[in-house]
Amino acid sequence: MSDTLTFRQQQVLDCIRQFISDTGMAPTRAELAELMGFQSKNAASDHLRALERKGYVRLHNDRSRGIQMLDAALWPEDELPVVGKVAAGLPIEAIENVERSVPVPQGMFRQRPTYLLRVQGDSMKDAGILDGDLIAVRKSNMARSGQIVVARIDDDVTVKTLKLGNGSATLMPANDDYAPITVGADQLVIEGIFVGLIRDAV
Amino acid sequence: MSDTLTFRQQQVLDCIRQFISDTGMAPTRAELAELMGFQSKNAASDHLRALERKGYVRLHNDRSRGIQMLDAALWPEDELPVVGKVAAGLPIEAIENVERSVPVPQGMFRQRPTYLLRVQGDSMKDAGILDGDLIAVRKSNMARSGQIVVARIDDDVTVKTLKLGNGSATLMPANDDYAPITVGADQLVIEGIFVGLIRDAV
DNA sequence: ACAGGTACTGTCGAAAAGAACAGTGTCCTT
DNA sequence: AAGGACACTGTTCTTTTCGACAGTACCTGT
Repeated sequence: MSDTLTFRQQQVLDCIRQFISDTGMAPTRAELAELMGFQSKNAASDHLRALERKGYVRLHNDRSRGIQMLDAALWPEDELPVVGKVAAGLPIEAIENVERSVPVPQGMFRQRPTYLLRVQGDSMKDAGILDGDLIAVRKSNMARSGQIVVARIDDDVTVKTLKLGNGSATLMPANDDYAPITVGADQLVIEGIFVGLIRDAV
Repeated sequence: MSDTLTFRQQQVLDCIRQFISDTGMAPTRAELAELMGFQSKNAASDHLRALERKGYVRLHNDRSRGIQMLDAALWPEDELPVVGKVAAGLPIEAIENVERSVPVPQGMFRQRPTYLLRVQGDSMKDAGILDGDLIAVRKSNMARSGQIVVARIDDDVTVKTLKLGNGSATLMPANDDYAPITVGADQLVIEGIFVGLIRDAV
């Protein structure tokens, strides 16, 4: 499945998707030709056969408007690993840490996350990040002051708001019961940046 | 929209939904008749006209398979409507309220949500629900005490924790700046139950 | 040079599908 | 008892739609 499409084929596929979204039905050969600017409906027919051969659509024989979009043509999904308890000494995304994986559609978050991390503890509760939440993290080793980051200090992975001073970095919790942690900027390893959150209420 | 359907009309509507879900296209009059066990395709035609009159489907004239599902009922399996500002007097999922739609994979939340609602205000911030968050809501007109619900009071839609007393209901905010609202249990319309949350950090 | 894929135009007949008309019977309300 | 909505059967006619055939042109790899 999912051979690569030519430019024209991709346009045709987008056109079909748009048509279905607007009208609730698939276009006929003639309508597709009209939309794409073809003079002949057979051009549309040829494209459809190509799309079928490559596994993007299914054509129902002798059925009018029998163009069925298949998964490959629908929302391309990324399976992202869910990282649970992070074992000391291992990279955060090491297989040992992966709890399971969850399909996360592209476009759900404006910044594409690299992995999901299960939050432990309520040190960020005032920022709306609760114990057990999944946070979407984009892997990055740099961050700007004010961003919520996933950071590692001495093999401990924490989620905090980053404040950068001159030569030092402070990890600010969002909970009065916790104290800020200040370390030299060189002792801090940024693992990623918080780009979104998923909570599953029971 | 949404006149009440007769039993038979409801069956026809479900049948169409099923067919579209299976084949990606709407049934013809003949196919619908066959599925429903009608001897005549005109029976199907009549039902379709009734469904159109009541606002459940749109029939595209002289187009084969030109049955377009209108109700929020037909959002593709994993694509959920995002409800933004709710207009007074309209059902919460009315098309007028839909901002856009977002693909939400099955299994992302343990309870399958019906729609997503964009949160306005921070009255639930201590429950980790912030202004601008998308909450996943399962449509339901009943809820248990202690659940976070989407409720409607006098055309206002709010998200609060529900506390049920004897004969009365209290909507508890999770923010000290807001006061609980107590109403008679009969004045309260439960729209749905909070089943999850999606936040897109920028 | 030539085969093979892609990207079209143009035409035609046959099958699929919609629409309209003419009925029948059952409920329910007035 | 009469009228109207509902739920069908059965038929005919017209339009829509598909699919197949015939042909042109432009690339690309061999």
